[in-house]
Amino acid sequence: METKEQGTTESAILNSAKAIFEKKGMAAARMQEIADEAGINKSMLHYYYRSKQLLFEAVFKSAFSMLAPQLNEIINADTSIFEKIRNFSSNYVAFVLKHPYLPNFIIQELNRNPDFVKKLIAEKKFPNISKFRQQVNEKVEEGVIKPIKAEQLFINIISLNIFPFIGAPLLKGFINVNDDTYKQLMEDRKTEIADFIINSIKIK
Amino acid sequence: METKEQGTTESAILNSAKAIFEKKGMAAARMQEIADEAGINKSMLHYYYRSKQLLFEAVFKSAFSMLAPQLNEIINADTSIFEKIRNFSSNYVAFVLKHPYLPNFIIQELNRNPDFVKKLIAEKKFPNISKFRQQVNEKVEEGVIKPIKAEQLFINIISLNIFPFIGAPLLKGFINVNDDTYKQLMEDRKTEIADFIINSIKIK
DNA sequence: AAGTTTGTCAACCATTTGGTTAAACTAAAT
DNA sequence: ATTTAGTTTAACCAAATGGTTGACAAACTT
Repeated sequence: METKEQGTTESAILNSAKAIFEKKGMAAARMQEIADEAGINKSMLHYYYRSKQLLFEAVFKSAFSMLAPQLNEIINADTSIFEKIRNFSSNYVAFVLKHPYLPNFIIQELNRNPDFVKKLIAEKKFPNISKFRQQVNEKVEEGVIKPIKAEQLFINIISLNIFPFIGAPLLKGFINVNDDTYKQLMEDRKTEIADFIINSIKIK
Repeated sequence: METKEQGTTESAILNSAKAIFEKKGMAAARMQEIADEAGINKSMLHYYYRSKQLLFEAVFKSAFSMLAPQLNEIINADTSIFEKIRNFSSNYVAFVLKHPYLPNFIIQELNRNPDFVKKLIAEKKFPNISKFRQQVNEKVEEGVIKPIKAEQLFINIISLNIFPFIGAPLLKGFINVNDDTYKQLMEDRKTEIADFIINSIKIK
């Protein structure tokens, strides 16, 4: 046997599966296509992952656990609210620019299969916002930021960060720009988003 | 023959197809399931729409043309910027609360098949934001709103309106609320979104 | 060296799926 | 009453798809 160099085949499968699943989604992905992409026989997929479903779940969990840490940052970091928003927006946008299919993939499959959410929560993969909520309420009372529900602020932050990637085809159509120009808009958003949010909530 | 009463069967097919396609997406949708939902034989689908692809396109176009008018409102209405934002957010959220699967469906299929965008643009189904852009630039110069690129403002408006629906499963998990509570959050957003945006850009 | 375990592949299988066909049925038009 | 055109169905079909099997090879174990 190939002396388990570092699990070449198994990781090759996972990488190919990631690429295909993220681009096409669970339903449209084909096992043969994943095998081809990995340059191996279709049987190997089943040898290492038993079924399409299990292979998919491996991919999904791996993808999700790339995003979770990012989200934890805004929730549980030990910095001011404004700093959190700045850091998160800058980091998140940079991250997704490198993994453009990730957010759409996760959102999509979560919509397709709501039970996944319960599973992930059960596995404690899900951060929750109670700490963030507390911090927001505090700052509202202190008169540092305008009155806003922590939930709404959280939704706004996430929306402004994630949607421009998921809705890229639509937005490109509306504002009528090519891929490069759109990418530049995303680069600008690394700071643009935080400015926009802070402008809205900060009391001068 | 049925004197084309109002195309009972044909419209039943379209409705069922809408339901199934919007819930599952093109790839996961099954012709048999659509037929079952419509309470008819599978052959009828092909009789009226020839193929899955054509049936899908009929559904997609119908869905998209329900959204386009809403978007035109913010772009081409003859009102102040602030009013546009208020109207759009209130109308759009109300609309999507009635059609919860629509945005996800459209975004999804647009990502899966970017050529659709070109097709839609060619068919002039796509509004473009040149008028909105002009209005924003004007108001920035007049000192009514803070300096911001029209494109970024547009992206922000759309993101804040659409994402909370597309990302509902994820957001529900993060903020840890049940469906009813989340729906109430969405209701609140009818005014919350506009306030948030206007707070950010308005010069007092 | 013999035997065991692990990895790989080509061929195969059962099921699902989109799509077709030909016949039966319906109701208006002649 | 018969024709005619649209509508509906059951039975089929070919292709695609996820998954299995058995042979075989390449280490590792003893």
